Amino acid sequence: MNIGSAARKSGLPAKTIRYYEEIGLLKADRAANGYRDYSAADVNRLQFVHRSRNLGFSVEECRQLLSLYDDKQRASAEVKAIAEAKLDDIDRKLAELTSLRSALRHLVDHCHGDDRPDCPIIDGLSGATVACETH
Amino acid sequence: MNIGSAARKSGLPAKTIRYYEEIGLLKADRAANGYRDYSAADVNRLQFVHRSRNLGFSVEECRQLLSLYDDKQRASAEVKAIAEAKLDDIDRKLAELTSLRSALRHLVDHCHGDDRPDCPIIDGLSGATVACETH
DNA sequence: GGTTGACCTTCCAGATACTGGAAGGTCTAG
DNA sequence: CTAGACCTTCCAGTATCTGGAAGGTCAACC
Repeated sequence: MNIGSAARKSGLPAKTIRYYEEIGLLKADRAANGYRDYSAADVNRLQFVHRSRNLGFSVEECRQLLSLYDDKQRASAEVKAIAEAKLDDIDRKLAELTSLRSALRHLVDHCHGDDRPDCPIIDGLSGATVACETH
Repeated sequence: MNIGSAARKSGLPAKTIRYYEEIGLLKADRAANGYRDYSAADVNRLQFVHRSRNLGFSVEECRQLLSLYDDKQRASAEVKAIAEAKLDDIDRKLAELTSLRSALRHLVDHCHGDDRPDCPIIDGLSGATVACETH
């Protein structure tokens, strides 16, 4: 399929897909007319990169994650180590996102429309947990 | 406190803190000697920005999130709407991160050291859920 | 067959978000 | 009063896109 379809299916702009090719993140086949040609597997890879980037992984980290995808038949300790490290990253991100969520939720539910000049709960936005007893 | 301490406590490089000041994300007081002077509340804001950026929010989004922090005594429907929208963003990110995690976990646990040329589970890396029955 | 409009191509410039380094001022300890 | 660790500004470079120009390709319709 052409780059436009791949863009629609992966959610990435065509521009970005070309850029990823330019930096060697993923190459595409070319049709006889010179158009890039994407398989369903390519679209999967693009979707994967899209969500990984959205979740705060760098392009280099995406390259490592894609290597899991590509080197899957190679029982490589190195590749497995990368995967384990990424799992740890993800767990850390999950914990932070959860705490950010609860802080923001708390703010919306309890700290709004209040005209006191300071709300100690809001200070919890920056920390891992929301301190509540001073509110 | 000086920028170095604020950097250590917030986890952001001093360079980045200066950059955030330059783009007006958060201003700092100045001591008599011209050094930037950060309060504990400033450090909270910096930590907050740090984690938000790590989780894939843009600087502009961080600016909105910080406005919740700053306009907290203003019972503004607009600010509340931003908070609700950010909560939705966070929920979406949580769901994606969870599915990415389970896909990667599955890959590490089941698809490795396998020398078959293709592993359908890995294709699930790009989707919201991991299809398992074809493996 | 010709034209139109939606595709595609490359290339180059600009935007966003840092990041590193130089040149130099300030502070604290010995 | 000197050494080393801070701090300052400024300017240049990097990473990751993003927009636009100039032009080729394709499918459909007259």
